[in-house]
Amino acid sequence: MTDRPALDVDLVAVIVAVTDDEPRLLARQDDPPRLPSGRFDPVADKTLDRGARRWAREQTGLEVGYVEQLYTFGDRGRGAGVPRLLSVAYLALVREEQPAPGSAWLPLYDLFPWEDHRHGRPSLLDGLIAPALLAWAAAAEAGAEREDRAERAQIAFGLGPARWDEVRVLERYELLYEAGLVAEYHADRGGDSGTPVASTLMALDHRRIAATALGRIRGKLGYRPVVFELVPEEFTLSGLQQVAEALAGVRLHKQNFRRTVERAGLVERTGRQDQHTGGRPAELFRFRREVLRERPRPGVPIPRR
Amino acid sequence: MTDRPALDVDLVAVIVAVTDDEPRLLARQDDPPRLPSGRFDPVADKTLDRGARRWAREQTGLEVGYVEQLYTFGDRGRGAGVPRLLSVAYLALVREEQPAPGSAWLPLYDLFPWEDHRHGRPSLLDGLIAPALLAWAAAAEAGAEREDRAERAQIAFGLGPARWDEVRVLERYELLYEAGLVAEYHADRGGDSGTPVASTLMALDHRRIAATALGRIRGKLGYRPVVFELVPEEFTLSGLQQVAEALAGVRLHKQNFRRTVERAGLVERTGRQDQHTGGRPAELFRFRREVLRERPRPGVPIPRR
DNA sequence: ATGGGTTATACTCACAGTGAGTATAAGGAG
DNA sequence: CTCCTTATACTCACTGTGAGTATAACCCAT
Repeated sequence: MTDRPALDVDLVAVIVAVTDDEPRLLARQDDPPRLPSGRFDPVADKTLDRGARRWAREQTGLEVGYVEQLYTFGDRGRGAGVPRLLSVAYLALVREEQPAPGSAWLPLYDLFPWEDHRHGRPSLLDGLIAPALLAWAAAAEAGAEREDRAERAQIAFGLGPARWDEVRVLERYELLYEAGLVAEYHADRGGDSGTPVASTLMALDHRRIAATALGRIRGKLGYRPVVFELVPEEFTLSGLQQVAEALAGVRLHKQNFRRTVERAGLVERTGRQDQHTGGRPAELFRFRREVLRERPRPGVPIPRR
Repeated sequence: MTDRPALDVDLVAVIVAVTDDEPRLLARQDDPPRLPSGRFDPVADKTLDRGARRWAREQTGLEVGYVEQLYTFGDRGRGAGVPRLLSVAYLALVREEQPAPGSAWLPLYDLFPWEDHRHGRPSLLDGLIAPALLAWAAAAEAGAEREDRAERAQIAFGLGPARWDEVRVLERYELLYEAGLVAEYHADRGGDSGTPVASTLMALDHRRIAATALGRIRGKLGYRPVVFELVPEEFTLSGLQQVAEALAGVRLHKQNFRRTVERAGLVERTGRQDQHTGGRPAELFRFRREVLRERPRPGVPIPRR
């Protein structure tokens, strides 16, 4: 066996579901909670995604369907130090079901409370985050660095002329980290929290990985039929919209949502109805697979203004 | 030192430039050519992208600016067998310059001749590829598999009701591979070529990695200002358009391209002119950085029909 | 200097998609 | 039967965009 550097590779699974209008991820109940993950086994696993599926199954009991590679994290300082840890993260979309003991569903917006704009712009954004970021920018010595910080904060958080772009989840999290506003920043340095934004913590850099996942989902929502991985086989248009809203973190115009989804040929009627709407019964629809052949970028409409 | 599995990790750089209306990548001149790459050094490299930069520099002499992680490849069968090889691929965009000896620029469309539609739909698509793919689909036993193959071929190559989607570069390459239409398929099996589509080969699965890169670039063109990494500091709108066309592999409507790029605030006038147009002199523009604050998804217009 | 070729740039027009709002339908609860 | 609720249909204004026409400014050959 040749000389091999001190390097471990593991696979991390971000398993996402939406139930009761709340996006959740599957976490192992440690303190703090961690994402399902384990050592990549080059002998057992023919492909990386199979390894991710295997760990998901072994640690949570769930058999995941849709899976895509997210990102490979390899910064120094992750994990224990030596050996160096490389993590290949995968995103899985499922319909929520009861996981094995030791795992539980964790509301995604507990990790990122500033990301949920369905009930208006969260007050902690303008109350706490924006001032803290501007202070952080001002704290840099005058010149390029200060300019750069201010610009990044504006773009990421939709301050000044910039608008909120729901896709920039990772950018926002990383900015908060750099500015010392999330607890991980202080934990990574062995100190205790300065003025962190209150939010649930995860082990290691698992919150960063979760941020990558949410950003990816939001990005794809508009041009890939990913929502349909998360809703039941048959669904009402309102139900579909609520899942889309939960993920995008934004409210959508109901009539326009219907119109666009129907006219795009994304769904087809089943003839059946859902009687439990609380008002007029809603027709049940299903995903219309043929749309894949008809449209180059089939997705649910998310306005970008 | 703990027991460590037989696993190597290397970094691969896809370095892309556009010169004379031709997108090219930087390849090491072996036979077949290979992408610049080397073992990830957990001690020397603080981050993965620094490792990619380091190998790019050492092997090609180029200092790369814009870099982004592409994908991590880990299928069994890559590399020599044991140890298993994991490759983290990075995309770099540069302005073309003379590389160190041993490296050379390789026209990207030599690898993917079916991807360049600037002079019309390449005849090998309908002449060779489409029939071969349909035959491959028909060769599956009747049922789900046959249906699935036919659908994938239609979507990837824009057959039947589907339209050509320039972004699906990887999907197309992988389909050709599966159908045994590229030389790698036969090389990987130790046989010689059946009826492969004529095109330049690369070592290992480096053509697959290059396909991933081209797809990524094409995808980002429309919503990130990536073209500006590839054009000079000052450029004419025609020059900008030609680079965009070269990458997208599609011709664009000149007047509309100008209008959209200008109105979006992507560029600003320099006042200077380029006299060597062969006709009326063209005004020189530069990238307008403020657009990042004004628009959520600034990019060059690529029509999707 | 003049006319034809070439590329750059300006402007017009039609139309589809979309944001926003109004109106109507069909259930349940009291 | 009335009111409340949710679902669904339709209208209207506006903007972005595909496509084409028109004009400007250079070169070259005559």
